[in-house]
Amino acid sequence: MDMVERRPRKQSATRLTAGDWTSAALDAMARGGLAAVAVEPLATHLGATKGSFYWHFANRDALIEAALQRWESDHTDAVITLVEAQPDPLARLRTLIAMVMESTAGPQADSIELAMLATASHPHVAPVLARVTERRVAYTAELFEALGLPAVEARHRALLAVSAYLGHAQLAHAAPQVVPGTAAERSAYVDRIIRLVTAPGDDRQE
Amino acid sequence: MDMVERRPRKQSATRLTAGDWTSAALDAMARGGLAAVAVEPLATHLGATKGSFYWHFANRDALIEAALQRWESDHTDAVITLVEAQPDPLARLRTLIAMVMESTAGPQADSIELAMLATASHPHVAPVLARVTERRVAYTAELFEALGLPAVEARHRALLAVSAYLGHAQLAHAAPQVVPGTAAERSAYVDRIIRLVTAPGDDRQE
DNA sequence: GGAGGAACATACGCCACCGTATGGAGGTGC
DNA sequence: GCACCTCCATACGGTGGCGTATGTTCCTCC
Repeated sequence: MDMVERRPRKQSATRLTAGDWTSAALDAMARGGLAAVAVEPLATHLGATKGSFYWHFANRDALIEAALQRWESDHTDAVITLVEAQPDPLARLRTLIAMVMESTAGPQADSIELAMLATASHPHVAPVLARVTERRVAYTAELFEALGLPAVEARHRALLAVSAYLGHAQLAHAAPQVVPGTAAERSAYVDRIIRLVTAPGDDRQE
Repeated sequence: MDMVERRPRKQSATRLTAGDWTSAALDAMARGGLAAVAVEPLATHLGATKGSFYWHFANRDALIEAALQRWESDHTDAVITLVEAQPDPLARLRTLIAMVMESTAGPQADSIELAMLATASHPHVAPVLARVTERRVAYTAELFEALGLPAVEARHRALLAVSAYLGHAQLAHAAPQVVPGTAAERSAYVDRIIRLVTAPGDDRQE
């Protein structure tokens, strides 16, 4: 609720850059979804007016595109590079699942991700989301393959894992009381999930 | 795209009921989300004017509440009663998972469900979604308990199963190309999921 | 230290939707 | 057949956001 302090220092920052607008757009998106990315409210929030905005951007759509693009690049690199630091595939998979699961918990969950999913049909959101999702599934499938699973099996488990993540994010958002609350419970739950999705390929008969 | 035929017969149906408006509201929600539940567009779609609407409802919020209430009651009963027809817990679980997974496929997926998730933060949507979600998790956990799993374990698997469903719905919506396309592939994928979530409780050491 | 452009503010018209006020059509009771 | 109530149409004012036009400030370069 704290107001954004305008003219904070002396010289710089009294003038805005296009990046300031996209940052504010992503903030607004985290709070109120894509609908909250509105020019005039953003201008008020930044202590400016529309005149500034329409200098940096052609229209609202251009701002949305810029924000989505930045989210995609920022977001994609972050997780994967972190996971790649792990030594072996199992540790990577474990790190990956634990990370993303934890990211959906707490008061400051990844709201932008939820906002993206909530607006998946939007013409500008759809391609971004499709690319990110496809990349996630492909990368997770690679990890399962590195564990020795055949391709089809690996892809199935990757789909399940990514679905579990997306679904868990929705669960934590829509019904927070049903998901494990304490860190210890979450840890046990994540362990259980990891064991289930990494269970050895069974040879049970149908 | 076919227009709604107004004044189709002779006497009745020239006048609308409150139910007609809630039906139209749910239709609109399936197409364009909660934002599409707008009075004037709905009136146009129904071949009427706002004058009619504001006779049956106090305001837009009242319509939304009525639509959500009807969705909750209609929706909750449908699935569970169908699943309860199965003889044993395993068959019920299998039927449940297969049903909901299939419901997210094809061109006519359950769009209302996605619209609900997309607007989970809305003050009227949140409680409805919380109730439905909690009920689903509790019921699924019951099925796992009936399979002989201890309570905590059953709840974890139920959470995973419901997450997988929600996530799969998002996946199919956001990145249709990554989910199994043909019925046969979907069937194999569902089989794989069922085997993973119903895998015998392991006793592997950490 | 003045010219010119970059970065803004101000003011305007426009559109979509909400909600209200009021009048009018159509059935119903008697 | 007329009063009456139900259901709806028409017309209006209000709000919030988009985009444009034009004035205004500040910075820069020479």
